Amino acid sequence: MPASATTVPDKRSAILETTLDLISKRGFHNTPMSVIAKEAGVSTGIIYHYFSSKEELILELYKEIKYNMIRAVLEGHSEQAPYRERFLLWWRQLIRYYIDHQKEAKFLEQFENSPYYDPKLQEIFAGELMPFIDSFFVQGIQEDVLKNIPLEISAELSFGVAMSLAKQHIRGAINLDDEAIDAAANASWDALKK
Amino acid sequence: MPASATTVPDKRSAILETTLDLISKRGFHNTPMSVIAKEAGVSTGIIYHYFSSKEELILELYKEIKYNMIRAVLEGHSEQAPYRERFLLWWRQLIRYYIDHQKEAKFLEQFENSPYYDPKLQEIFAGELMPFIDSFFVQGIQEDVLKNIPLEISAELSFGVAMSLAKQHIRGAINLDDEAIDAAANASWDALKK
DNA sequence: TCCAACCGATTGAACGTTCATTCGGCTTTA
DNA sequence: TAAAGCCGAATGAACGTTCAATCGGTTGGA
Repeated sequence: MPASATTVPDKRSAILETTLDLISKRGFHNTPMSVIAKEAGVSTGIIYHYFSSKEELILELYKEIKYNMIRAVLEGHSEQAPYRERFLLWWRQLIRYYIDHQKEAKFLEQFENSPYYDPKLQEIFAGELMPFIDSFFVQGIQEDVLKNIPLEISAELSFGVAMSLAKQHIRGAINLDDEAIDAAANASWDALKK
Repeated sequence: MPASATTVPDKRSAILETTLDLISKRGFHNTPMSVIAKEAGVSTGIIYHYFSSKEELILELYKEIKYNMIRAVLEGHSEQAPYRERFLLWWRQLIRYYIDHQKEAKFLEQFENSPYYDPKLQEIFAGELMPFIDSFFVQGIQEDVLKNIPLEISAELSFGVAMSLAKQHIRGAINLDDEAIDAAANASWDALKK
């Protein structure tokens, strides 16, 4: 949506924003370049001035969104607080991000199930988030507050669940109020705690 | 001699099998009708003799696979056993199905994130499985062995986790041996139990 | 026993549509 | 005036679908 495109001559941003908007709303199939151009108020040609291909345009968007998400989730995370508190904070921060950024969440889900998605990307970004998650779980095991089970299983039972619940909330399949989020976070903790 | 249709090489089945094979292996993008035809050893035209469109062909496959999955998961489920045993059996049955039917699992995942997927289908099949799951959880709550939290959250913490882990196993992201499956099933139980 | 009529199965070239991408030229800016 | 920004019609490839033609087997009448 070209909100302030009239004063700011930044077509590149307009293209990126419109792409996010359209893909989160209509999916990948159904957002051809021609529609992106029309909706962003630019020509199809100019898109290729800023991006070498549709794939690059979408990759650019993906990286930006994913990076912001990781930053938001890691933010405000204190090493000092008791372990359980840290866990619950982290859990809520993750689910909050998704619920507060539905457009981005939808885009991520679309992208990660699209032909553009290369598993190599998974590694790049997992590589940024996983060390934190892993060391967090390892610490919990060493402190003897967490079950000693494979880290991937712990990750699925905690953050995997948070993400799935957020996606269902966004789809409208369920409704997560604060009480429900709390119940889920605590149940998730029960799964991991020794 | 009864109807000899059984012995005749059935092109319809060949088309369905090939479609499952190709889509699970190469994804939806990348399996045009022409390739299905070539791989199944038939002409493109004949596909339209048996199926009115690509969409119908794929829908047919989806229904068949989904139905078989539900049947397999509900199978051997005894009402008599202690609650916890029933839970763990069910959990394992679900993860087993996915791990033992990787082609089908991949197809389901592809399909449910494709343009062909209509949320109405979700309802149709959820309608077949959910009453069992729901009543199972409701019973647990009444017997005071399960936490009284929204059913969707319980479902996500149990069967959602099982499915996600199975998918990761199939992708090769993790390796689920019997020990790991056991650990995960028990942790999942801890999340739900009161 | 033969053959002609008939019919569903099958073929694959051709069609029409949808896209991503290109290109030749126009406009603004420095 | 040169360069950068910009336009949108044109291009060509990919794809789902159609259709006229052929094949192969079955039936029934002589």
